[in-house]
Amino acid sequence: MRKGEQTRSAIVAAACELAARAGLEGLTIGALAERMQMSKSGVFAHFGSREDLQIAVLKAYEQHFVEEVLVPGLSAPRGLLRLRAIFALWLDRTAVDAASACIWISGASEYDDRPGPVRDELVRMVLSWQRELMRAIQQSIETGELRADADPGDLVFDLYGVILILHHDARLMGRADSVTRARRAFDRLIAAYLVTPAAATRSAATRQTSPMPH
Amino acid sequence: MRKGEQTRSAIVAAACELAARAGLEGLTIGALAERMQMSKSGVFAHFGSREDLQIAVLKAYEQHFVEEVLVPGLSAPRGLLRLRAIFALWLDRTAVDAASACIWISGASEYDDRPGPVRDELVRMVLSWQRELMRAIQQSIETGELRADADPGDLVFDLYGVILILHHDARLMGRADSVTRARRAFDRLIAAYLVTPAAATRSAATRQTSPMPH
DNA sequence: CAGTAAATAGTACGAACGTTCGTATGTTTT
DNA sequence: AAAACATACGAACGTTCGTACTATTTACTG
Repeated sequence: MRKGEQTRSAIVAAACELAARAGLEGLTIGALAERMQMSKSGVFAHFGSREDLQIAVLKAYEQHFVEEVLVPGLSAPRGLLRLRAIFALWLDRTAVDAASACIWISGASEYDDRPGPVRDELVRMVLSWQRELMRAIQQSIETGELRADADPGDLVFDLYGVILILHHDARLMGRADSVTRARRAFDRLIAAYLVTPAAATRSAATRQTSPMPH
Repeated sequence: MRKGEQTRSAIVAAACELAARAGLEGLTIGALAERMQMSKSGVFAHFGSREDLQIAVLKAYEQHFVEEVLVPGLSAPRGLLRLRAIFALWLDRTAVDAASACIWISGASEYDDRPGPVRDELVRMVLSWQRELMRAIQQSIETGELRADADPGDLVFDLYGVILILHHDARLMGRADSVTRARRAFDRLIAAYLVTPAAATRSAATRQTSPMPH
């Protein structure tokens, strides 16, 4: 690997950390250069523009996200177990490093009124991730675990909402109990979509695991 | 009312609109001055600092929110009807003007890593609103409509999550169906917290409308 | 080891930022 | 009508922003 390439990826890594705290819009070349102990122009030379830098950060974030959430989640058996695994990993990633924000979430507010390549890339990634969730849900329907008449889009909507409020309450409100609330919220949601009517009522809040087929 | 006072409130009103599009951090005195057809210093003179301007915007937003959501919601009879009314009003306010963001939501991402008076004020407002929600939920438990063993904090968490994902999907993702998804999500949530076990299962997903007060 | 290309530093720019200042109008109050 | 105050302006402050050019150093290659 060329020298420049490894410097560039080091810059992107540092930029990810900065963007996690200040947001993609708050990410500044000057601050990035200072953190890298480089000159502004030295940093800048690795990207054609600030927008390219922001997109590079987004892509690096997506790669990490896929590696840490999707890939290990896919190693769980197809169906509800996999859906549970994926959500648990997603939740961990959102909550464990509550010290740094998810740039998909902060970016959603930053770019929902700002058209351009950065927004396009952000939308593409969120869309891609929501499609993965949708697939895991549909598979859980196919295995007979979730109700056949359930709307997968609705469940994606609900699950994403749980992550958003977790991120919100943990970071802005500084609530330590958000993680357990999010876990309970997930269990309630799944219970509402389960085929077995009994599981959807009484045991919803305290339920932890569920019987699996095959 | 003094001349200055009415100018000031006109400035704050314009600032609210700007902040709804660019965020509180994106709110700029220069842009505000241009929109008001005033000089930068003329605008600035009404506030001791930009921070004071941001806080003034936040307070104006809270006032509107209370007037449009909380107050009319409180006119519904105490209990589940009121909770439904409040959420419906909240949802309308979040979705109808999907052209402009909620600055509590965008501010959450902007200030969750930025301590200071603006963040303090924001946290105070969100806390205050969540307490109002909590109260409506507790009253719904007292009326015997929601289960006695339900955790009101959990339901506040869930409801706020629905609003966040509604805001997210409607604005960033441009999804027109977010409003109906949010309404269904609300009904599912309530169903899961209802005393009647039957309502919590079968009719949860397909439930469409609910009786509204007036 | 030399030569060339790549990588970083340096310098400068125009624009925008929040803020301060002195001053000139307008508007109340005396 | 006069004195006091409120309001707004225009200019300038020092910073920081992204970006463009040029120079210098470093790294790779024949």
